[in-house]
Amino acid sequence: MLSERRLEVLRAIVQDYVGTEEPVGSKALTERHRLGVSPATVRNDMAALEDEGFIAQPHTSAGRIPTDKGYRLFVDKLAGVKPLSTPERRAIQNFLDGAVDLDDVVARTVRLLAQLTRQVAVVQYPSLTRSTVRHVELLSLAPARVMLVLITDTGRVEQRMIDCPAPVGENSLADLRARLNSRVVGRRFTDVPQLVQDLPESFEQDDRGTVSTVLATLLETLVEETEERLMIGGTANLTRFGHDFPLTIRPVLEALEEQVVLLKLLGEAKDSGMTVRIGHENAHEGLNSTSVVAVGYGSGDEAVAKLGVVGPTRMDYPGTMGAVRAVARYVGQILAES
Amino acid sequence: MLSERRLEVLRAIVQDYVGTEEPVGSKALTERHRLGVSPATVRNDMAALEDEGFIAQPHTSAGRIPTDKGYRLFVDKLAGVKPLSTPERRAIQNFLDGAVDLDDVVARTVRLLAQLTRQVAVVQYPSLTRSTVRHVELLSLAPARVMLVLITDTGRVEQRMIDCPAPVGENSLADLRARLNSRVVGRRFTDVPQLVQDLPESFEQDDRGTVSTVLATLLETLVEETEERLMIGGTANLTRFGHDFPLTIRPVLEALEEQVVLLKLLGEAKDSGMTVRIGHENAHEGLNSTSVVAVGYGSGDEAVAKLGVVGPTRMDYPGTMGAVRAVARYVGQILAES
DNA sequence: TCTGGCACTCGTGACCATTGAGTGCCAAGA
DNA sequence: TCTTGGCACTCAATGGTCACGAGTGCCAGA
Repeated sequence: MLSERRLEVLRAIVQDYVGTEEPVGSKALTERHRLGVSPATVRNDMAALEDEGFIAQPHTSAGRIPTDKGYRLFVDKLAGVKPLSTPERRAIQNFLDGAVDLDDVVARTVRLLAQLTRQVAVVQYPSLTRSTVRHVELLSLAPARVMLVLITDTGRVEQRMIDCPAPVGENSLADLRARLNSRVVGRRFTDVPQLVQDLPESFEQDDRGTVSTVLATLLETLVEETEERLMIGGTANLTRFGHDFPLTIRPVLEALEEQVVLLKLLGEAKDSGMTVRIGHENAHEGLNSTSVVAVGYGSGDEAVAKLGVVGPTRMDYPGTMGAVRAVARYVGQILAES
Repeated sequence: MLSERRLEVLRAIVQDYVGTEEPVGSKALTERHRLGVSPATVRNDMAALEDEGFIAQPHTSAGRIPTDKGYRLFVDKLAGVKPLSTPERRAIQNFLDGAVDLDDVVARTVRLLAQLTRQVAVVQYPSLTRSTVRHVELLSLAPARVMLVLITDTGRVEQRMIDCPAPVGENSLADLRARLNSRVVGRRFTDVPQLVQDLPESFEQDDRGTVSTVLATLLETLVEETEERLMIGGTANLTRFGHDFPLTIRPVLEALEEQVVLLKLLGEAKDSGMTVRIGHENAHEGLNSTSVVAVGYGSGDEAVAKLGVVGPTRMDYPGTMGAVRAVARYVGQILAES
């Protein structure tokens, strides 16, 4: 086990490196931190830390920089979560309170997160699978054309156009609408397939075709939209990534464009509590030089979706974690109110 | 007026520079193009072109690169629109045909454009102001809570939650829905305010409060959502921008994050025909080193929105214009079918 | 176990010479 | 009047040398 002081040295290295973006040497360390020992001693400690793989030198005779493993130790043992200041909290709340609909909430959240952390923000829309049905609407737009509108308790709305095999009377449609709603309102989307399974049988022979078509589209929508949607922002912050970044930034931008990759990324985060994935801990190759801080958010105790930020491994972990957690909390409140 | 050959020289310079990204000299020009004259002659022509401001030297004793004015002349007089190959056209159509709803159409279009042009793609959602009303739906979610759903002929759907001053009966709601629809269906969104103006008066005293509230929200939605939505993609292509791009890419990414800026950008494009804005022709400062190629698209003759790409001024104009135009055409077809 | 000292490494930046692509200009030829 | 070859000139880029200095590892003594 590493001695108390060596941990302190690691903490100092991480803090300095995050601040200056330059490898930090023994002398500079003793000057900027009150370690109470001489540079030579720090050098010995650094050698030990390097042996254990927590720090590394870019080249011989340069200072040390933390490795992924070093950041991991820092996050797990040495860093707290830095709470936001009261003005910051107030600003968050004011900003989010102005939202008019779910799209707006998500859009504002992304902006907010990006601004607070000065990194790339990713916010997932509330998931269908974890939401409950507030209402299912069927609109007759043309004799054989029906629009299906799904509304969740989190305010999300999905719609699909349905071409029916035969013209549908307004009465049949109202009937179907009523029966459908009586079965599914308030239930979870994941349960819907079972709940409507035997619905066609209870209709007249004439209407069964239409009912089946509508239900088929409904179930299809559930499957398709289970691939969650998300929104990202703050990509301009990537330019603060590092000096060499033509090479660094490219794969990151590419990864960010692939919703699939991002969704997997958020999916890997724990359902409760904050998840920090550092550098190579991220499965996706393009994100090997980035860290991801993610957390679930929801209107109640349970998370309905996740949000987080993507930034360089060299990031201010305590501050970022504080911002992410605070934003998630306020978004949850907003959703609960709507 | 510039002689025929000088224009030819300009064309050659633009083509070479777009290809190589390096200043092009007189000798290289005569080697790669059959101009039929010697380098010395080309040098004279170049001097003339430089006097007129069409080309410039980055430093003395380097080759020439086109100026914004040079590109402008190239686009206006020298370049055609390069049509896509048949396989390319087929690929576009196949890709777009798979879309399930409007969001999907827009998302696919963005991907497609970005891929074809290898630049940043921007696609505007069909505008409310130029669309007509397909249907207005009112859903009672709780006694005093109504959801308003707006559906356009282009498949766009907007929804708003309304808190009514008093509980609303299902009958009153149906009545309002029917009267509202009979007035506005098939009409342009811009005409809606006038069309519903006197609607409250035709209701019983009891219901007027509710009716007014609903109408107020409806009109509000029209105003808010007139700020069009859009989607962008292909930002990873920015990395191919140039060698020096830390400085170049930054303001571009920032501009792309501001929907307002992008909307203004597209708004400046002509309603019909293709618009090319080169470098400093763009009002927004961050986009001074980029060119924008935009075109309107729509289901009929009239454009309901615009789409385009943003790339370096040094871009393949004929190819880009061809791709943009072709994609716009196919998207129009898809919208017309839905 | 800590500390001061010392030799060593190596990236960085300054300085300089060389190279070569590209230019402008001019005088001769078509 | 336009074109062309020749020629001197400019200047970015390349590469080599050198001194500097931040940083290291190791060792002997407290």
